Amino acid sequence: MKIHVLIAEDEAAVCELLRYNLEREGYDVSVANDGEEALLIIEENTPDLLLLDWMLPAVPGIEICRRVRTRASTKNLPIIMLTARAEETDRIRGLDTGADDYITKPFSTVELMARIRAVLRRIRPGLSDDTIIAGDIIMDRVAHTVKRDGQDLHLGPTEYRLLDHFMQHPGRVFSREQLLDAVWGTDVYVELRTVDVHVGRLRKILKSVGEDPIRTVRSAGYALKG
Amino acid sequence: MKIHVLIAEDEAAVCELLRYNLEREGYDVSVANDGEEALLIIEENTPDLLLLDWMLPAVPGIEICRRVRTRASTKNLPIIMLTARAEETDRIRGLDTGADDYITKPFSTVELMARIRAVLRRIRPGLSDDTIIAGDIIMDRVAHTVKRDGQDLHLGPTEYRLLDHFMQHPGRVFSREQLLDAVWGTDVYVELRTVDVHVGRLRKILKSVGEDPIRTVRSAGYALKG
DNA sequence: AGGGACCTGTCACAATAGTGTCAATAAAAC
DNA sequence: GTTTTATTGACACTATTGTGACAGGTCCCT
Repeated sequence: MKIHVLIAEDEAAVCELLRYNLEREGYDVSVANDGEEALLIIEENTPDLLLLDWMLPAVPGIEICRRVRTRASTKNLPIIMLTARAEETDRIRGLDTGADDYITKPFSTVELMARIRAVLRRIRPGLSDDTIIAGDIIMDRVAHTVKRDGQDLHLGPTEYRLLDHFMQHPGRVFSREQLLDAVWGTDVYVELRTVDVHVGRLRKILKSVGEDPIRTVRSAGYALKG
Repeated sequence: MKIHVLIAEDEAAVCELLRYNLEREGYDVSVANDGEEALLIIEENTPDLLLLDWMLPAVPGIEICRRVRTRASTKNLPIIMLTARAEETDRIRGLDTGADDYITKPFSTVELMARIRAVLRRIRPGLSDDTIIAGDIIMDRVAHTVKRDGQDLHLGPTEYRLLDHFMQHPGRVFSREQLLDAVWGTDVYVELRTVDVHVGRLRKILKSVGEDPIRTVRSAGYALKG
């Protein structure tokens, strides 16, 4: 899944410049032309990074910054402020309001890209580590949630671990023995057939939203469809 | 406990200036005059923040940065680079090496202090946020007051800290052990199940106004609904 | 010092959610 | 069509979590 960057900026020329460069580096880009629009987008489809103009129609940048920081759900959303004014008091106010970084217009795109990388690196040190995605299934290992097609699914502990294991090695076939070792632990004694039952339960939950994503390999085991 | 800042800088004048300003803002300050000393101090008494000169005798700043990032124990130690060179390529190299922020000499102490606050705010959330909002729950950390749907709620001290911790990391699941460490402190011995009781008490109060905002994750712990 | 109002940590028991097995049934292989 | 292998629903059982009661504690007020 691509990293989603929201540009909140009213000058069309700057927007286009940013969009061009960001998309070239593989980011997913949204644009808001004024403060209200920005807040709306943040609420609906929270980006991974916010490039925020200080002077923004409708709601000024600094106010957006404040509001974003107050809400628990966006508290850690990284913000880079853009501004035409290079005055120090602005910089300080921006930083103290909760911006993570600051850059003054006109800016070098190379430097901005470096700053974006730096900010993203420290905010999400291991994006791939705590969120696994396989097809339309998203597993958040920090929040312990599983979503499919945007819908929250409720798995029991064993089903959760089972799916986790499958998602770590998508496409790979595991024998019942292997699954017992990996999901139940090496020192537990349970029937081999118990695996079938749990795969069945997992399937049932997963199928409540879409197609069956698990493949049965006769006389070998199971695998997540790669 | 005061926040511990290590200054790794060889110019005595700069050191003194920094020390003076930092101590005035209530930080605990150590100074290293060269790279080796800096590494030693980091090893022995890991600071909460590192102010690192780019040009440092014995071991250059960039090398220290690299080493700090390599060690698991200091991987997340925030680093602010200080440099005399304002060239863009240096800035970019510094940021890409893993520094969290960057400031060029001569710098304004006011701005540096703001950057320090910004960096620390990211690492230790809630140092300066006076209000947090999660859904319809509003927590005023200055007045120590919690409102839900406009209604004042009365929480005991433990419930307050518990909710505070949940709101700092919305959606994230915490084990009972983690909650004990974070809310009760690492050196207290209380039963794990005591957490359940307090979560229960917190829930009861919160539910007096609306839906239960806490999620029980069987065999894992609890989380605030993100 | 005494009395209350409040908080705390524990326990025991109740309420749930999740687990493993089995047997009947279905599906695939030969 | 027979044999092998997988799916599924039922069910007893286990593990985990929720909760009311209670016995101190602490702090404040008188």
